[in-house]
Amino acid sequence: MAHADLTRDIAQDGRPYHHGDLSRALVLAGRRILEKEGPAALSLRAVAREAGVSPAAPYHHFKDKCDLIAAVASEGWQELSVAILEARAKASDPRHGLSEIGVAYVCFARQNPALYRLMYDSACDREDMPEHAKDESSGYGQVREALISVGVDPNDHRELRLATIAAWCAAHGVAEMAGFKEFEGLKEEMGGEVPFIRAILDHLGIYARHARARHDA
Amino acid sequence: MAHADLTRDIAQDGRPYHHGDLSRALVLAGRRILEKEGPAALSLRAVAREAGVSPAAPYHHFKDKCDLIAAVASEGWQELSVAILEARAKASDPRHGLSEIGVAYVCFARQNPALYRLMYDSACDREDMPEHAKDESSGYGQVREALISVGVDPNDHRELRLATIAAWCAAHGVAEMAGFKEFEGLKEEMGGEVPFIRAILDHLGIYARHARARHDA
DNA sequence: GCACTTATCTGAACGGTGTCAAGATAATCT
DNA sequence: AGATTATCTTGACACCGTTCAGATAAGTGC
Repeated sequence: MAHADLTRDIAQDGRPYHHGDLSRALVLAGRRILEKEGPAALSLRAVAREAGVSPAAPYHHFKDKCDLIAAVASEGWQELSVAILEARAKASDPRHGLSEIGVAYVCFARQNPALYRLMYDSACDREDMPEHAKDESSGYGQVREALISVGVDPNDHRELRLATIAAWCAAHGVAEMAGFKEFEGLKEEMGGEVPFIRAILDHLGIYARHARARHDA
Repeated sequence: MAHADLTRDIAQDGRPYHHGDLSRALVLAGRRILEKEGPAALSLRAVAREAGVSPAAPYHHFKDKCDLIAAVASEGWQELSVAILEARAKASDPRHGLSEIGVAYVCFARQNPALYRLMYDSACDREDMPEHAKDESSGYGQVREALISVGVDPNDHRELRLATIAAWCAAHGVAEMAGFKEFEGLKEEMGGEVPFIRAILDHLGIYARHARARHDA
């Protein structure tokens, strides 16, 4: 029978008859396409093609195209929170924690612009923040902790919440706008993109403000 | 002949035989779809349908689908700069100009979320800011002026540029994040969305910083 | 007035997309 | 081994952006 040969050919590719873990393979393929061909090329069919599978196969693992890209985005959020964790750990003085988080956030977004866009899009429609927004190791939780260690009263819940949101807004704004080509001249003047990012974040001055409030007290 | 009747029917619709100003009609149709059906429904064909015209007709007025939505976006930018102008005029004390601009910016984005997204998207790929970024009446120019009237040295070009960009980043970040559903509870606590927006912008504290710097001097 | 050119619109077509239902195939369970 | 379940393929549908040949109207020179 024909399918026997086909089966063997597939097996020779190292790919089991039912492909093993297609779900994971699809997410990886999606990310590869995103990086190499841009967000416009990220179609369900293209992902299936990249994973070497028929266009209908993904529907056994994801409800939707949306569902698939949400999975890609989710991976992105996890990586981002790792990057933030590392950046914060690297800052010796905890008072620098906040700005280091900000720089790490923006740098991640700038290094994976298409992915970051996807992440934001997928977060828009959700009820809650990118799923891990609650626990301590999440980005949100880390910002909150950094704010506390910089002088925000942990018992003033509203203030803490507002400050955290504000910091997040600042990072998001810079992350998306830093890519504008019009800024390239200024970036060069300042010796690269990172100093530029740092300067902008510094202007937004969350760290400065709270450090001052603490100093005044 | 059949086409004679058709011509008359069309003329009875008040639509001239060659539709008069399709270019404008398409932009309006696009915006209507965007508001009523969301960005996913904004297809070239849908726009043509809404304007009562064949799917190929838009190609005589716009190079691309991109070109059409860029026109929609451009209208949005003009309206936004008008909104900013009004907000700034309304602020009696020029020292409040900056925060009023910020609130107006975010409110516009919140009232036209899909349009704002379109505007941002169309700005991403361009070399320069949304075309009118240079002249004084543009949003960028108005922010710069407001910064000067709040104490930034007009001769320190880099500082002025950085501060303007920072303000813009803050507004953009808040504009996009303010829509997250997770903030609804906090918004209600604070008596509506505008106080919430104001509080966040205040935390980003550009106005506060420069007002202080000026006060210290 | 009339021919001619030009701008504008239609119709049909192409390849690509998301999605689904029906059927084939492989893994799993009893 | 036989039945069940999970997984994948095939083929189809409607929609999309885009193009091209042809129809129609507007404008232009005589």
